[in-house]
Amino acid sequence: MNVIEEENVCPDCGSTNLTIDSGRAEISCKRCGLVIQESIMDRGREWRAFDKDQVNKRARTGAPMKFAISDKGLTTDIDWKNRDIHGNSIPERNQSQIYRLRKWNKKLRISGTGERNLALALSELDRQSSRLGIPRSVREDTALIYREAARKNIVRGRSIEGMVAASVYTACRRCGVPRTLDEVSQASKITKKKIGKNYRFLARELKIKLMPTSPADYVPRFASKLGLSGITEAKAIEIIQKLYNNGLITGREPTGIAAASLYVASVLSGEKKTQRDVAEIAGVTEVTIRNRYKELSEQLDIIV
DNA sequence: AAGACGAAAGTGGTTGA
DNA sequence: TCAACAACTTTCGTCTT
Repeated sequence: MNVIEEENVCPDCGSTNLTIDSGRAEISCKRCGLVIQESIMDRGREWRAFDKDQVNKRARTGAPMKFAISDKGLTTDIDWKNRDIHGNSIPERNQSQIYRLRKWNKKLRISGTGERNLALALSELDRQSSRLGIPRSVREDTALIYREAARKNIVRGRSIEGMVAASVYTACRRCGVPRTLDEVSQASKITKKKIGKNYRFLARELKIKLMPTSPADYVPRFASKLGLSGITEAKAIEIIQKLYNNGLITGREPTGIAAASLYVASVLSGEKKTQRDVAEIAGVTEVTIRNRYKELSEQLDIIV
């Protein structure tokens, strides 16, 4: 991997804690999950000119095998790299993409409802994950889940959008960067109920076992949206850890706990945010924050 | 005026018979 | 299948800064 590492700063949250994933060819922010640069391997295209013997070899075609492309990225000539990094994908482009995939499929005589379904699903996945700001690695995981579901023939009879949404939700949780049902619902226009149902179905059929989401997993994302410092973030996680030790986690909504911890942490560190701001970002009400906060201060004798 | 607080009634999901 | 239940939301009035 011949990548020049520049001093990068995440444009979203300002964190310098970036991670390079050479296997998946992306640079993303460890803090908020924003993908700063995709397909970094493709920048090495000058290698080919350097070594002309290898130009025609598949091994030198550059891009890693991707599950999020319907033929795994090995044969298509569709230019994915021109897509807006923020996913403001242009409908016409998507349509032509599907059209071209179909054409290919016909040509290669591998056409079938399965492939077409997959092509539709993957463009839907692209749309949804762009809106949610999901790192490419998690998109790949989503695609993996969806493929598995398709392979087991459990997609039939369910809406593609619904299954994609459930796959997104599942992948995010599995990768430790959970999105709430609310957020996925907003990005997909599928009701929470349906996503939840599909998720349970997926988990059962694909034997995906997931622990309940930890409030701490939500903290980095919420903190960055609120513009809180890493110190506050760490403080919030510390509080959550204490709550765990006191058994105050079970039965509560993780987002509520994350919100209350962040609120308290913000007050303690002098970067105070209002309950309303925190509540809005976390997708809970102020009342919930107050309730958690009350329990929290009683049990942990944190005086604010 | 804005934020914090808390009471009371309503809502949707889980649980156990 | 249904009722009880806990967590959470909505709404609203009051207090504090």
